Amino acid sequence: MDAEAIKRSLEGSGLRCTPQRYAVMAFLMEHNRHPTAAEIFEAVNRVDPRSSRATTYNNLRDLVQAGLVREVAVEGRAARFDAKGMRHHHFICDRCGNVEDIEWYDVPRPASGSLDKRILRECELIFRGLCAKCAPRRASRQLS
Amino acid sequence: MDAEAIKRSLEGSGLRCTPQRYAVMAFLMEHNRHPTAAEIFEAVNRVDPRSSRATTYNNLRDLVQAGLVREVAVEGRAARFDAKGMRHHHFICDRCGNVEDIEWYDVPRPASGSLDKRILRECELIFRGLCAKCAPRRASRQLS
DNA sequence: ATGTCACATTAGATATAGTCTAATTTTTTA
DNA sequence: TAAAAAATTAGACTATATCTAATGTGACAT
Repeated sequence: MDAEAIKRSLEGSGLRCTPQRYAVMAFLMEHNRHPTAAEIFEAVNRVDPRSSRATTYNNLRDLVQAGLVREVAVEGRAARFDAKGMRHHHFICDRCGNVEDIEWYDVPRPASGSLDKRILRECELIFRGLCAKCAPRRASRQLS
Repeated sequence: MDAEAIKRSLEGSGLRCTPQRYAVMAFLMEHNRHPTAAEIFEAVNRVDPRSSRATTYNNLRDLVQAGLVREVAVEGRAARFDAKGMRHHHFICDRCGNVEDIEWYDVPRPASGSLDKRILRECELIFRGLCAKCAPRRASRQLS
């Protein structure tokens, strides 16, 4: 992992590279499994220096605002986060709620008339269904 | 509002048409403003018969499972619901969190290779930016 | 008609996810 | 080095949603 690159991307977005903030960003760049805030909190606290829960949430908010991290809301479950590396779409499993990346492809914008007076910032494509782990066992209760 | 049609669509999905469930469905069909569960709870309790909070949530879950209602998760805010009438996409306002319908148009599916072993049920296009109310006043703090 | 059973509803307790507060620590700037 | 600004912290707090166990309701077989 390129520590300098992470530092530069934080500072390029106007964020100080504190140990706690760095740890969150580094964890998200190393893992593309779309962890929840609680998972990130736990993960960064397995290594020093320690980070409080509030700081983890603060830093996630800062990173999302800076455009370095994406937050994915999942119905009935905790939000998930991923570093915005390569562009991609998301697949959300109906059964286990896991979020997975889908190779990016271009999406047609809506007709400008239907956007009316709204200002469009981005558009996001979300696929739903059963992930590879859940697909073969439709009837089971498994949640991981 | 066609009460019989609502009754038929509930029963066609294997759901009994109870007064509370009917009230939730009717409210969603009459209002396309994507209310939260709390708003629906309050609305259906402005008319008799009364419905408890748990029942409102239960019925929303049942309606979503039956495919009659869609739940839209919004980051950092309560989930929103709408009756699946005509197909449409969604626009979510960055500032106020309101969800609005965008005229539907067809979206290209991912290459089957990138879906791998997943089973695709639906794909959903979400636009983000500023709604017509929030767009002109970027700097203000307004939340409605 | 009546008993039975599955389904639905209820109030309130509980769980989960995330935010806020006020004090402290760290970093930057003067 | 002093002062100001930014970040972190523990834990209280809020919002959202689910669960529990008791009660009510409607369907239907007898």
